[in-house]
Amino acid sequence: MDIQEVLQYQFPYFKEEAFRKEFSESVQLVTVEAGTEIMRKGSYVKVVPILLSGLVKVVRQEMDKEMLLYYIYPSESCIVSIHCGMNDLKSKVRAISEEETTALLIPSSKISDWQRKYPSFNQFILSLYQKRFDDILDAYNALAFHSLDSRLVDYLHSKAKALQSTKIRSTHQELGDELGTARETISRMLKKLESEGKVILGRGVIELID
Amino acid sequence: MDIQEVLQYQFPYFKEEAFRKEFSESVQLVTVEAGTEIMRKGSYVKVVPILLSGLVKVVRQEMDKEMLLYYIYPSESCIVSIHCGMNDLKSKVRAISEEETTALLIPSSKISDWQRKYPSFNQFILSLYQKRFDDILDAYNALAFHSLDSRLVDYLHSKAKALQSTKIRSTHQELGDELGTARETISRMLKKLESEGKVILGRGVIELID
DNA sequence: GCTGTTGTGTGATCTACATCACTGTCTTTG
DNA sequence: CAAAGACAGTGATGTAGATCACACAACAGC
Repeated sequence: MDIQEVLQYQFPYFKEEAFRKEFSESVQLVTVEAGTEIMRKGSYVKVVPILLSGLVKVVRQEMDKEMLLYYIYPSESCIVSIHCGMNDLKSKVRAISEEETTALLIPSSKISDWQRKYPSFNQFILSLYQKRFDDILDAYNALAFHSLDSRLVDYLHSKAKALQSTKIRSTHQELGDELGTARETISRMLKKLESEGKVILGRGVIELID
Repeated sequence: MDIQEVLQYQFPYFKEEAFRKEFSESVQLVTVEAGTEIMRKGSYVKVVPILLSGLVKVVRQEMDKEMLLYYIYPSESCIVSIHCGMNDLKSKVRAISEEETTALLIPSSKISDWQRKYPSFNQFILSLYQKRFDDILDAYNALAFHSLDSRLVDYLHSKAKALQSTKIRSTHQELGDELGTARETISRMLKKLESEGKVILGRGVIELID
């Protein structure tokens, strides 16, 4: 897979010739394995990734606790890194690849420039803000209004959808971390879900029923 | 106060002549009293306000409970209404004026058009998204990691700052609503803060000490 | 097969808040 | 001024979830 193909198939709406040229010359293609830390909290952002394949999760962390904000899917980028790159800010979040992930890396110095020069890139950024804005509003809502049981069920369903599989490979500890709760609590809730016939539990695996 | 003056003093960076002209012809100036509902949850957005004076609070609501998201200050706009206006979505939030408020109303049909045509307006929208993104991330953080006591103290301080006064006119009920908790809980916490010498309580008034 | 390590199940206890129930006090209005 | 609301204080009790303290099952490496 080379950058020309990527542009052609994943970003046909990046249509300014000059932009396509500049873009191809400035970005680089990288692949990282599952579990790689892509962005650290508190670090300055030098490159902005655009995902081509794989899955990245973005979490907010404070003290030793961390909570899921949203996932980045292919053809999306991390708005937080754009945000920080454009304003020369430290990242407030952490991002980790969940699977083997390939991405285009854009030097963050280019972002502001391109955003002003190329309408299609400007729209790309704007639509990212809009999408993430919704995501975070939803995350806020879940925290504010929903109990842990329903958040767990929602989480499992959205993860199943993200992975395109009803079998979710996560330990109770990991689920607890992402939902900001204790491992024991997750274990108890999953047991309850199992007794209600909504999941089947295995060591390190949770299978969703219908 | 007329629209030309507003443009000149509050939005000097809206510098395209054609835009200033179109802007002046399309917007209207309104004043609403304190306590007016500016946006209802679930309604379509026909106009986007830009605040000139006053204060508007934006809350997320679900069932009969509602929780504060952020405040809109003069020269800012409500990104949610822009967001909904641009994408023809129903509002997910409610907005209420806290004080007498004057605002410019932009027909939401113009937003996308102007955003594409006029770079300065495009930057205005982008910077709004960025600011609100931070606000909501902070709100999320507070919910996720901070206990109610500290959220109450934070809330009082930020409200004092917003009102430029250490005397906050709110009932315990109102505080409870904004923080998503019960009136009694607020009363108890405020009593504790009073005994620690951090506030002085009156009927309908809370005065912050230093 | 034994042994340490990682993941899970479960009871006991603790804490922050919610909810209910009631009292008292200030403020507004007829 | 009396009555009715609106606002505030406080005790009793309920509940979700956190924290602690284990026991035990599955698996990895030797």
